[in-house]
Amino acid sequence: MSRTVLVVEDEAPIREMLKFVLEQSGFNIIEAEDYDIAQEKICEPYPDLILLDWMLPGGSGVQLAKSLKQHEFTRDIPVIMLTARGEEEDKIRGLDAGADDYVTKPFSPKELIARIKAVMRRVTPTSNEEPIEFNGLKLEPVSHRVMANEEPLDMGPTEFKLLHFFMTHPERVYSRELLLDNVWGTNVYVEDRTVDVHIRRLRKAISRHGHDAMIQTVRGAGYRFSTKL
Amino acid sequence: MSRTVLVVEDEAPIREMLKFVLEQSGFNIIEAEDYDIAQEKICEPYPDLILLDWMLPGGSGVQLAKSLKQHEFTRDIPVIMLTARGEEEDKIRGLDAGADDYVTKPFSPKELIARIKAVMRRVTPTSNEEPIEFNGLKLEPVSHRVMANEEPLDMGPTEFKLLHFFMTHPERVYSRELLLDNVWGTNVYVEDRTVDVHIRRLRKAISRHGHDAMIQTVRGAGYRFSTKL
DNA sequence: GTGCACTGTGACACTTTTATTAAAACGATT
DNA sequence: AATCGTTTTAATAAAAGTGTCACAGTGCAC
Repeated sequence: MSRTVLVVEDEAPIREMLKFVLEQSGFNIIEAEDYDIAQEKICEPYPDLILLDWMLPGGSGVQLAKSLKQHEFTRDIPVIMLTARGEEEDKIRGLDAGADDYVTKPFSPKELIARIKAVMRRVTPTSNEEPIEFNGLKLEPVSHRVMANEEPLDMGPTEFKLLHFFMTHPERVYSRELLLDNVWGTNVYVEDRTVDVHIRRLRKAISRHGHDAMIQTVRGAGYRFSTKL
Repeated sequence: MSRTVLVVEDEAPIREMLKFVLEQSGFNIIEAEDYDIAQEKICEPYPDLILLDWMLPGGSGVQLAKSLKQHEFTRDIPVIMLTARGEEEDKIRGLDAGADDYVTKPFSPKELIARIKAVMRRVTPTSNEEPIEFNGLKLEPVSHRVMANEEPLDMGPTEFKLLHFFMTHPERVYSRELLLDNVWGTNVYVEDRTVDVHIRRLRKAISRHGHDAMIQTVRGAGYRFSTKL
């Protein structure tokens, strides 16, 4: 899950430094020197977070922050403001303008990363976390656990994801490739047949009460999760 | 559920004003003019939040804030600092001293109330005072104690908070980052792996009667407190 | 029934993640 | 400043999970 951060900062060296630090931590970076460029670049790759310098030529950071919070499509992108020490007033105005957090320059890379992650966590809350159950096989996303008739089962992360996918997409055949895309993630290079092995492991893991019968092989097509025999 | 706020402010008119504003919003108010009186009054009705003026005769506000954060029983009470405009440096020191937020005088009543509520929201989930028990492992928030089958256990403060968090949020996986957010606090920047060490110490501390089995590793996801094996 | 193409399985070399330990850093106390 | 208890970091060991392969089964078409 690679996240994209838009860095809006006029001073090239600082921008470079930010880019380095953030990429080091696995973020994708889009850069913008000023208000206008930021406006342009914001639309297309749609960043997960914006790092915004308070001091910008051609339109202040606050101005940008405000305009972001106005538009529907950008309203929900979290913003972290970069302010120089001593511009305390600005911080307050920045927060008023809709910034989610601020970091004082000079900052430690560690703090920056931590704040970015914290803000992202706050903003990206719940996907579908409801437990799913079929024939006594229950998967609880919240506790990250699978139970067969109330009895907890043990399986690896990949098997869990695989089962999760199957249970959320039952009664439908998926080719090995499709499974790789959906469970492993796109652009992952693994052998098709690897799926077989994980299917095997998953079946083994849920076999105690015979739930492995729901993981069905469809010869020549792939696999299917189905409650019907 | 009426919340109590301790107002520590030396200037009577401002204190009156604060009292008025806060009571208007449904809070209970305890007043204190200075450091010493605050120290006295803090114990008994146990406020839900402290509103603390930076400028106090007989001991500065920061001093009080620090001493509050030192003592176990008052450590978890959130503090909002009141600072005069222009004391920018103080704000920073105030936050360092452990204040949860600050408000600049003069402030709008609306802003003050909003910040108080925000801070309380952040902090509240932790403040359940009922003892919790799972499988003979009992945690008593009030006495700040953990017992395994009536036998008191020994652990450090962080382990206690960690266990407290786990026991109030059982059957749920938490990533290291989430644990740091919830147990250490939002603006603390430590390595993810630090959690491992505390998990280890916590497990060790509660292992005498095998309760460590409830602290479960969920590979690739984090840790979970669960009564099920 | 035979052969062919597809799937199942166990083993293994390799990665990634977690546990454990020891040492450094920190903070409060004296 | 020295000390004690705790937290954090860093280093290393241990464990768990992964992807591939070779070969064993299976089912299907003929």
